[in-house]
Amino acid sequence: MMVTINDIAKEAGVAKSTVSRYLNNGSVSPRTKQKIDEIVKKRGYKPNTFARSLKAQKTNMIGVIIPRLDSPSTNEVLSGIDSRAHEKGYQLIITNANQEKEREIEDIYTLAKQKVDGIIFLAKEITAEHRKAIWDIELPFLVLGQHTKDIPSIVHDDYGAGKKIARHALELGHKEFLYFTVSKEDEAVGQDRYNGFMDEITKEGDAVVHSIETSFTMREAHQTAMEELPGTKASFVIGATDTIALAVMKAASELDLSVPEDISVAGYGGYDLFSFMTPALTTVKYPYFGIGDMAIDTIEKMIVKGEVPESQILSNELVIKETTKKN
Amino acid sequence: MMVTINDIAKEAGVAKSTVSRYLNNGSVSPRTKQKIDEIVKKRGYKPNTFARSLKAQKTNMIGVIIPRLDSPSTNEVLSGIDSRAHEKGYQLIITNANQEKEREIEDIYTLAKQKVDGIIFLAKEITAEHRKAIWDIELPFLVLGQHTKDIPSIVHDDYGAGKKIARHALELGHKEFLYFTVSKEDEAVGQDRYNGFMDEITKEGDAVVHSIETSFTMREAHQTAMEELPGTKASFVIGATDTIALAVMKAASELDLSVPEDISVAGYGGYDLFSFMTPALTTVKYPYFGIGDMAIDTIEKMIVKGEVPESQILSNELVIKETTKKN
DNA sequence: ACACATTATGGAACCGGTTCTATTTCAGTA
DNA sequence: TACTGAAATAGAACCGGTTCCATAATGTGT
Repeated sequence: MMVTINDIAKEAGVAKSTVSRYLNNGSVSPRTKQKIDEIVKKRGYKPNTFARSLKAQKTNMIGVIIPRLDSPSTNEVLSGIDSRAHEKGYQLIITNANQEKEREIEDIYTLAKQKVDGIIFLAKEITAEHRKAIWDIELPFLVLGQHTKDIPSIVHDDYGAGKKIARHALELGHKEFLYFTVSKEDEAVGQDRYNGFMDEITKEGDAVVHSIETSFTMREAHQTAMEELPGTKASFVIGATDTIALAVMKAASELDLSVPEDISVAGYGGYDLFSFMTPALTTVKYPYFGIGDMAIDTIEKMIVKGEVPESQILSNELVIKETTKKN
Repeated sequence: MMVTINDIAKEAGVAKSTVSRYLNNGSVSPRTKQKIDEIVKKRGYKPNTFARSLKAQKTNMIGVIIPRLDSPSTNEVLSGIDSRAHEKGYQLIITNANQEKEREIEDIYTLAKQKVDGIIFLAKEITAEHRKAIWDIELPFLVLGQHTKDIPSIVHDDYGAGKKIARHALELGHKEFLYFTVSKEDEAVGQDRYNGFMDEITKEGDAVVHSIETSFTMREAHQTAMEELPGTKASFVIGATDTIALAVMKAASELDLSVPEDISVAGYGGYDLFSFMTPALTTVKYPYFGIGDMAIDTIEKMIVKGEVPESQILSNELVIKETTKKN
């Protein structure tokens, strides 16, 4: 059935070690080389990556664990990871944990058994169980998006992003705010962004902030917004992600509030996918694609040099569009 | 370093074949079983999936080739594939061909060398080179989204979708149309949808359709729309995908055309992600998630039973929202 | 207690490659 | 022509498992 190195060797009348040498770069005489060449072409021989990896103890595969597939930020990061991985000759095994912690843990072990060379984890939260798994597998492991003590990570400047939005809002003269946040379990999104915002906003003595927790999904965020918007006196609404901000805008439209005339809206993310929406959303743009690139470069260093890099922080920028205006 | 079956066997004082039998389900006496049990737990032994697959000639991995990561439809399909694959104990290797034909071909071979059990291909186009690769690798291969002679596929009823939009537009009394299509190379999106639309629309003798080709990306579609919309007399615009329709809406807004008052807009897709946009887009909703489920079920049959299934067609439904109104 | 069927176990071969070592081949040099 | 060193090759061992086969240890019925 499948043609193996033995078949080639037999047909060429040489030892399989010679064929192996031919395949790699060892010394083979021009004559044998040519002979093997022909046979390999004729039979369409492709070495079995599995058998090869077994001996090499290296698969050239990088495992990526993502929390969900239907998120624009995840997709942009993934695109970045993918394009750089391809450049460098790594194959990606992407596993979707579907926002379930158990599956994340399970996936860490599965990827380890699969003998990936390293794992990149787009994290929501790092619990003690995560730490145990990461420790257990003894593999290069890189966390994206959440700062984690003792584990290499690449994070966004979420705190700074919060401050930027606050500053912008204050400059526009707003005094009362409605902040849709997410669970504090997600430190980056649920705490850092919020804290940055609050620390900056309270510099202005008379600012009032109402905050309410919702979820990452548009559906739930929309529902929360439908409940909260009617009673609010806030003139400026912040969504902890662009997706949430979008859900707020949808709700506003259904409630006959126009954005930004009646109410300003801002978010965090700056996804390409949403950049064509009307009206265009004021947001803090994160370098999602770039974080992917950096992730591959970093994990590669960990794999080949065994380096344990410091945690890296990426900056972001405020992008003022059409959903915010003077109060 | 990594603990192997030999280490366990030695420590337990048994042959490695016994440990192997213990791991699988062979007959092992209660006493040995318990002894091995302890040691496995203590040492945190995890069998090497690679070595296992080498003998078993089966990896429990399914390769998925996608054209791009930043597309809502791709992501919904992928979510469906992923959730079903997980249920059935398959691991996914997802490779992103980044819309390049060469990478698609390359990925087919790479996945084959990786010894995946089967490949699911989210296709844009199937060329002769694709066919050769698919033929070469001799693996269960399933095409999604494009009908292909002699290769098992699951496709959408794109022709029917086109007809549905046409019928809806006619019922609203529209006479003049602007259709943003894509390259004919993509048969499903570029031809079938369009043909369905045309066949239905021309039943009304006096309908006029202007069609123009653009690309799948929002950016390019937006630019095309900015060029085409100003001069048009059409009262109804169709985008070959929801993404294109969205770009059209963006352009309309920038040109001070209001939707649907000045112009109606419709698309194809019905992505969850866009369902919260304002105004909500009239579209044909495709069962993207379901196609993923079906894909795994089908490829599994191909893998375990060696069946070669017939091409399957999925139906879709018109969802009338806010972007279309009477003329 | 004895023949006979089961179950448990060890050893070896195998999966498809890579790599180490020993041997052969072939030049180049004295 | 004989000698030496480098290049080419064959053969065996190995990677970490599974599986087949033969043997050993149990258990059953009479």
